[in-house]
Amino acid sequence: MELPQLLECSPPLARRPLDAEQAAGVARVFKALGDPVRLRILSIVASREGGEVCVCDITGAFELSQPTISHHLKVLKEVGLLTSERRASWVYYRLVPETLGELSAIIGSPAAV
Amino acid sequence: MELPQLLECSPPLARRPLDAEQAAGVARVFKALGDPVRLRILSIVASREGGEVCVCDITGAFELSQPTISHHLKVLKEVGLLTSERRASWVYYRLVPETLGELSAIIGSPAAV
DNA sequence: TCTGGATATAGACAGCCATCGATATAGACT
DNA sequence: AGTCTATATCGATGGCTGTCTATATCCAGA
Repeated sequence: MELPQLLECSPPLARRPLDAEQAAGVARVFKALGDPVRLRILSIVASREGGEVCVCDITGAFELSQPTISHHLKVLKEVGLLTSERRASWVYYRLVPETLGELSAIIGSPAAV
Repeated sequence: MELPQLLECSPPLARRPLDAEQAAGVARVFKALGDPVRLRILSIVASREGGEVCVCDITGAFELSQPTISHHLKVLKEVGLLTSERRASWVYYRLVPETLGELSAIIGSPAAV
């Protein structure tokens, strides 16, 4: 059972070279984003009014098996991009905006653009 | 021979669900960032005064073979995160800040944080 | 307590990928 | 031309990963 651990607080890429440990932590999250299906899932959750999406809504949006979607949701949850809550028969996923915010801080120092 | 193509202009994740094509384009770049070695390479280039790094400097920072580093540089170049220029015997890599900026825009709409 | 729907887990498999050693290419200097 | 250094490419390989089917688990309602 993994808590949705946040990123270690890493400096922006342009600040100084990441050490191996920092890089490993940040890479875990980017790796999770490096799949088109997971990106679409994330955008479905992020763009939903109310911030909450039932798994069934996600499954319905893809031509993939239910276990495959469940697998991708697990990956996104493990790196702290999503959380889930069960209510009655359904499980609802919501975004963890802090994690996306930290990623943004790491890649996007304003001075770099 | 691939030009260092930029991302298609995709909306922020929280704006509306990405379609399959947009997701595929964005995922390519995140996938490139989803490796600790490539992240460290990128941060070495991004944090260097003058913005330019010789391949030999990068190779020296890792305990990996020279072909492996060359492979990672190629991946970063193919997704438009780095460019390279040969001068005399050496090849220098530099950051393409626009690509990082676009990524930041996609994941980090200010309203999402 | 049984049944049915929603979601997660287990196990298998094919394709991808990070890494290596060997080799090729490019440029500088004799 | 020949040699040395710097970088890229090739081919192989072990491990990882996205997908599936089958099955388990959880919950609601009869």
